[in-house]
Parts: sequence; C-alpha cells; structure tokens
Amino acid sequence: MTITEVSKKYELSADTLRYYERIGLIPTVHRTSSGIRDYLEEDCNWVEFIKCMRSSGLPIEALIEYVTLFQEGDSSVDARKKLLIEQRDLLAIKLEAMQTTLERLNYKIKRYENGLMLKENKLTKL
Amino acid sequence: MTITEVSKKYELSADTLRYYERIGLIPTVHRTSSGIRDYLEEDCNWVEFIKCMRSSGLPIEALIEYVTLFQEGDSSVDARKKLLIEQRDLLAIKLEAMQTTLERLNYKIKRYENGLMLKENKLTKL
DNA sequence: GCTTGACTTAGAGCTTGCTCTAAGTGATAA
DNA sequence: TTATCACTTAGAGCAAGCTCTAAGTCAAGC
Repeated sequence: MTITEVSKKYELSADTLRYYERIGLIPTVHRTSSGIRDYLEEDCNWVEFIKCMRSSGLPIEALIEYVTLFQEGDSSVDARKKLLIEQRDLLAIKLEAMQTTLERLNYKIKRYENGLMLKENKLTKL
Repeated sequence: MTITEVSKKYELSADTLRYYERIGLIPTVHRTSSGIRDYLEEDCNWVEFIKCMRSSGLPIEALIEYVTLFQEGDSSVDARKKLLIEQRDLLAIKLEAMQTTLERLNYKIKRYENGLMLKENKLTKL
C-alpha cells in the first residue's frame, strides 16, 4: 500500500504519516526496492492504533515511548503495561470532566429552549 | 478579589487570566479606582465557566464568540443557543471516541495482566 | 530519451494556547 | 521619601502538533 492509499484509508495526510514515522510514533514502514514506502498490514495496524490514541488526545511523547518499548521486545512488557495504565487513568479523568461539561451544556441549552435564561451569573451553579 | 486571589481560587495563572480578558474570552473585569483588576462575583463566574469549557477542549474562538454574543444582549439568544448546541454536539462526538479508546486501553491492559499479549498486529481488531 | 508526477528527505513555517519579558505605575512600609 | 512589590500594558517567546517548501530521485508513458 502506498502512502497515498494509507492516507485516504485513515484520513491522515501523507505529511502526517511521514511525520509520525520520522519521530518514531509508528515504527519504520516497509519500503519497496526503490525506497518508496510500502505499508504492509502490520504498518497499517500501527497507523490505525496511533490514529485512535491521538484522536483521544494521548500525547505524542507517551505514544513514542510505547512504540519504543514495544520494539525492545518482551523485556519491556511491565513498562508498557505501566504506561498504558497511566494513560488510561489520565483519559478516564478527562472523560469524567468532559461528561460534566456536556451535562452543563445540555442544562444551558434546555434553559434556552424553555426561554428560562437568566443572566450568566445565575446560571453557573451547575 | 485581586487577580492573585482569583488565580489561586481557579488554578489559572494571572497571565492566563489577563490573556483571557485581553482576547475577549471573558468580559472586561471590574477595576479599582487606580485601574487594578477587582474581580466581582460576576467576573468570577465567567472565569469559572470559561475554565470549565476550556478544560473540556472547547475552542477559544467559539467561546469568544459566545461571550461577544452574550454582551450583545437578548437579541443574540438564538445565535447563542445555536453555538452551544454546535459545541455540545462536537463534545458528544469527542466523548464517544474517547469512551471507545478507553475501552480499547482497558482491553489491552487486561491482556497484559493475563499475560495474553500477542504481537501488536493481532491486537488491533478491538 | 525526455517529460510527468508521485515519491523521497531535511528543515522551515504555521496555529493554538498559553507564558514570559520589559517597561512603567502606584500604593504601602521603613 | 524612598524602596518594595504587586499590579499594569504591549508584545515577544515557547511547546505541541502538524503542514508546507525546496530540492532531489525514480518509474512509467509518449
């Protein structure tokens, strides 16, 4: 698979795909004999995984570390697990805050719908 | 309330508070006779509201527009409602994606706990 | 064999959202 | 009254995460 195809499939620009590879956010992609990127299934799986993690806001730095650990093989299993747990916990906290904000927005919208809006400073209890 | 007190109360740097005011992310804060910021309850409520929205990732630009509309008074009620609904919907979408990522991380962690890890490319189905 | 066009690399540039610096003011304490 | 210290403004600087540019390579079609 060429970079253009992968770019379309995962909706990431070719620039972004090269950038991710350059900084070690995905392992080095396979190449044709002439040096052109040829994404194998394994490469695509990394792209998909990283895209998913990045779209949820996991920091590039943490993901680079995960990829690096992964390439070190079995000896890094504990470190990888620790890293995943840390990021999972951070994500869970963010999720909760966003859930609260979502409810607050819904509450505000409902007031607008009912024509019940008061001045901003009366609305901020929730 | 001085900027330092507000800064501590809401855990936002004084620089950030000034920046937010400068760009119109919160309305102009009240001043003492000598021109020093004196946050009244109304000002604090805005700070709290904006902090909450920002911490959930609502873009500054959209929030500036909300504040601007708010200051235009009753005539902007429909536009404000529309803006809130848009941002609510975007937030809901992000939340869903993050929920999925959280589950994926939990699944991965569980596999690490069970010593069931396979090569990365076998794990990406979920 | 020459042109076209997608690919390559290295590195500069851009956007968002702060964060810091410089220069100045003004109220309080010694 | 003079030093201190928190405040003020305007604007520069910084970090993360892309995105774009320049210069070059290579395979395929005319």
